[in-house]
Amino acid sequence: MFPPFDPDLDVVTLARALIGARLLVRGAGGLIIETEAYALDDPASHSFRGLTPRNATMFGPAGHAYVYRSYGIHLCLNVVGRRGEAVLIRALAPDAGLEQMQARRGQGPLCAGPGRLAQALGIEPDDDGKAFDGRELQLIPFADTGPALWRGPRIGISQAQERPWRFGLAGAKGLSRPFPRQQG
DNA sequence: CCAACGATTCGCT
DNA sequence: GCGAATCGTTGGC
Repeated sequence: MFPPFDPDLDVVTLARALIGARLLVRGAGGLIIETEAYALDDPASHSFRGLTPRNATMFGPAGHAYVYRSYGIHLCLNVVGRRGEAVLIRALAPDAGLEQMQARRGQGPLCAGPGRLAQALGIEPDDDGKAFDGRELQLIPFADTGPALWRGPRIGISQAQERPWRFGLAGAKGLSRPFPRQQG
């Protein structure tokens, strides 16, 4: 549910807090192992140029799902934070609804990458704007103190590449891409 | 109205 | 490692 996440958390803190949390979409999901933060004064963010029909959910209340279509093909799932801020969920360690996910994804990685993750979870355009209220969408915070994190530059952006706002669960299998410190 | 561009993924070289 | 697929959104004319 949302709270117990603080709706006033800055988006980078929220992105870190979501690592290790449990995400369930209509019963399918698992442990969040990779996130990225997108802020309001952030050239890489959809909200940077102000409110538009597509990004309207980013300007709505915290704790709702911002779903958008990428490259005309894939869907991506975000958790909205403060006004104009959102956290992109990039990878899960799936452990619930595995059969369903496999049926949607076929062979290959299930939840490593935002497009794959959205497909595995059965995310639809209609999910945009829905609340993480424990009905269709559920977020369960990591119970313990914060897990060890890896941090690095965000993936696939052309602006604000200097902001290291990608976070991963240290040592996790199933990350969408290696982190810099992971490279040998 | 029109053209450019992705917060990506997959398949082939 | 590279390029195609694919289409809604966005911004400029």
